[in-house]
Amino acid sequence: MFRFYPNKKIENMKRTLEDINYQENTELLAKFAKALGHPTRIEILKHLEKSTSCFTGEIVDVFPLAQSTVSQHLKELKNAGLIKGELNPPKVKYCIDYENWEVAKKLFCDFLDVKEKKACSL
Amino acid sequence: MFRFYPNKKIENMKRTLEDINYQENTELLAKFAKALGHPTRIEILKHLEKSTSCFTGEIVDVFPLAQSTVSQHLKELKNAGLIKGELNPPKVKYCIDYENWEVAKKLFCDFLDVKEKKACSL
DNA sequence: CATATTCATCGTACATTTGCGATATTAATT
DNA sequence: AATTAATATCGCAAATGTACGATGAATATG
Repeated sequence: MFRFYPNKKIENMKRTLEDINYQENTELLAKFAKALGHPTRIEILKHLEKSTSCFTGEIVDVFPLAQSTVSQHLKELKNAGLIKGELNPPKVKYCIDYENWEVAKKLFCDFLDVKEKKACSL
Repeated sequence: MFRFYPNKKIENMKRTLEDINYQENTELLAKFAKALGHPTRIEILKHLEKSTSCFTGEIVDVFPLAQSTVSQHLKELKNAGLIKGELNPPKVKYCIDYENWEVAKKLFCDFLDVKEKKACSL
């Protein structure tokens, strides 16, 4: 909900992210985008798109990064809901979470697909 | 270019982002996604989508954020190529950069639109 | 010329992210 | 019970991000 603050000066204005009421879906879209905002995570997802599913180890071998680093990227993708992991001890098999993937796709497409090209003066 | 590192141990492995050779377009996609990875920036863009173009001041008034903070978000969107600004002293008029917007749209759509849903065991 | 307006940039504080090695965890295997 | 294997998590360091107020720059106005 866009609120307007024409005469700001809202008590020193110290605020954190949580204080702002964003439009519906804005935070979800930002969350997905943030998870995609690192090239390693993009390539992890590309790899999973090609491979159906992967054990962590296979993904680790693809990148010149420490195992702990890759594991952390996987964690962030999982937290964003873009992948899921199945315990398969001692391995873990990851694959894309297609349910949330569809949600992300819809959000991005709706957002990016500006209906009519506004005549932009620039 | 996916390279494989089956027996890691690449000399202490200290590296920065720049050292890795990512697949084509991966870095560009990540750059766009990173710029979209903050709810305020999403809403700035939504606002510009609705408004054709805006002076900085109009955008500032929409958020309970300091003018300098909004200005910084605008800078990041500009650096990512998603918006452009026209000097109109003492004002600056911003609008979406539709040329790059199309590039971003194509990248996101290609990336998100997994051709065949892989049978994911999870 | 002085002032006001609009915006960007600087400096600062704090939080988050990214990377690593080391350690903990979990369950098969000896 | 001890060992091995595959991962996750911890702790740390460095870099980056987010926010603010203050200041600077550029132009229009009095």
